[in-house]
Formats: sequence, C-alpha cells, structure tokens
Amino acid sequence: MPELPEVEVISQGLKPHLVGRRVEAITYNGKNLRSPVPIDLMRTQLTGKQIVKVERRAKYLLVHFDLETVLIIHLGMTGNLGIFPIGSTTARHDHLCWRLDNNLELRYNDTRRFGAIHLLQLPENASLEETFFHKTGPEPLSENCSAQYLHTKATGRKQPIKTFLMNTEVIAGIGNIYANESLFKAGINPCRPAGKLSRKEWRTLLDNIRSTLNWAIECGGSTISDFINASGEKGYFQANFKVYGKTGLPCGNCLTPIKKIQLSGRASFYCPQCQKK
DNA sequence: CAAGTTACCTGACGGC
DNA sequence: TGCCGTCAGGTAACTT
Repeated sequence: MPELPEVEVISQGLKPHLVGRRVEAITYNGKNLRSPVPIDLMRTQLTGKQIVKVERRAKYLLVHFDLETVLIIHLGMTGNLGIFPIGSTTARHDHLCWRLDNNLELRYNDTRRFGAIHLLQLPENASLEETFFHKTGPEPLSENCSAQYLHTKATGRKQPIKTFLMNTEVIAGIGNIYANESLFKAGINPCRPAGKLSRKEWRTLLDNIRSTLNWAIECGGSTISDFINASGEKGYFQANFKVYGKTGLPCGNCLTPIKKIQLSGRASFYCPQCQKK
C-alpha cells in the first residue's frame, strides 16, 4: 500500500483531525515492529502535548509537536493509519493508539509489522534533514531533484535503472509500483544500466515519475479505508496500472504481452516492445 | 565501493 | 479440508 503517493494521501487525510489536538494517552499492544517502539518515551514526551504540524517526507509521516519533538511513522509494507471514535471496535493488527482531546483516536494498524515508529527530539540548531534524513535523497516532486542531479548521481552505475530509482539515498519515495509504472510511461527498459541514460532520457524519466506520482495522489493512491470522513475515500490508482501485476496481459499501447522479470529480487514488469531502449 | 541477498512478519493463493 | 511453497506496496544489515 504505502509508497509516496499513499503516504501523501494519508498525511492530507489526517491533517484536519490532528493539527491543533493534544495527545491524552497512548496504548500499545507490545508487538515488535521493525525497530523497538519507544513507548515510554512517547508517553513521557507526548502526553498533553499539542500537534502543530503533519507532513510527509519520503515514505515517512511526520507529526510535529511543540518543543522540537517529532513523531516519525513509517508504514512498511502493510501499515495504515486511521482516525476513529474513542471506544469504537478495534481491528486485528491494531498495534498503537494515540487518544486525542476531541473524542477521536489515531490508530496504527500493520499486519506484517514491517513498519517503524520513532520519536525524535531535535537538538537546537539541528533540522530533521541534517539528522534523521541525512542519508535520504531529494523528493522527486521537489525542485531540488533535477534531471541534472540524477544524471550526475547515476554516472558510472551499472545497476538497472529500476533498482536505481528505488534507492532512497538517490531519490526518496519511489517504490516498486511507481518505479515500474514510471519507466513504462517513459518508454525506458527497466534493465538499462542507470549510468547509460542520456541527459534527455533523464529529463523524460523525471517528467514521467512526477506525472505518475501526481496522478496517483490525485487518485487517492491505492485503497485506504476506515477514515471517518470523506477524505478517507478509497484510492483508485490501481485501476490505472499499465504494467504492474499485468504479466501476460496485452500492453495498452501495442498489445505485446507484458513481461515479468526479477531485478534485485523485486518483481519487475515492462512491455518488451514499448520499452526496448 | 557497488550490487546482490537475506531477514524481518503475516496472510492469500495455487498445487497437490 | 489441509499442508506446503511462493509471493506481496519496504528497508537495513549482511555478503560477494
């Protein structure tokens, strides 16, 4: 579920429910996530504190409190966040719950528990970018991620372009679905060595990454259920997949069957005709 | 150093 | 019906 567009949609959906609220209590079922859940720290540092800002960076959701305190949530493969009335029925795999001062609570659900929760207390004069995100590449939708930057970064790399696009240290937030879909739109073969793309091809690829991500955000990403208001409507971008999961089906452009291969251990889909180069 | 593999975890699905 | 292998939107720690 959660690549950049899904986290963006979740962030936008949560914002009106969270900003300005105070956390009253936190519950945790004790199950391990990918890294230890800082439950004691959260209870001492967040209880009674007000949420001042909610935003997304890469595939992370950032919940800012006053006093330089930031709750950082990563959804892994199956994580989800939702707003529910206090006391309403909980779901299987609800692991954490932050009770708010408006009779609602934020719940973290994660079947496979590949997600992670961090609590960061920024030292003065330090930014999130300099600390938690110091190894994280630029946002594909931001201006500091240019075709020039990517072209330079890829110099000498023999790694397949698709794997390169999924490297968070190079560019942040592109997962398996959007790497596949963006390469199809750009007409570039996922196996091409990253260092062999021309400046012009990088320009085309970046344009297509951006249009794919923006389109997915407009579509509401993939399905996100259980929000209590209209902002939680299900996403429908999966209806627009051109290659992801389409093995053997005819390409929408040329009818050639979509091929599935493994690249760096990840399923990769492409049209052998439209993505020859 | 770059690039590939494994581990983390649950559940859905297909074959037998 | 059930058992088993395979696969799944991510990432970090390994190995090669």
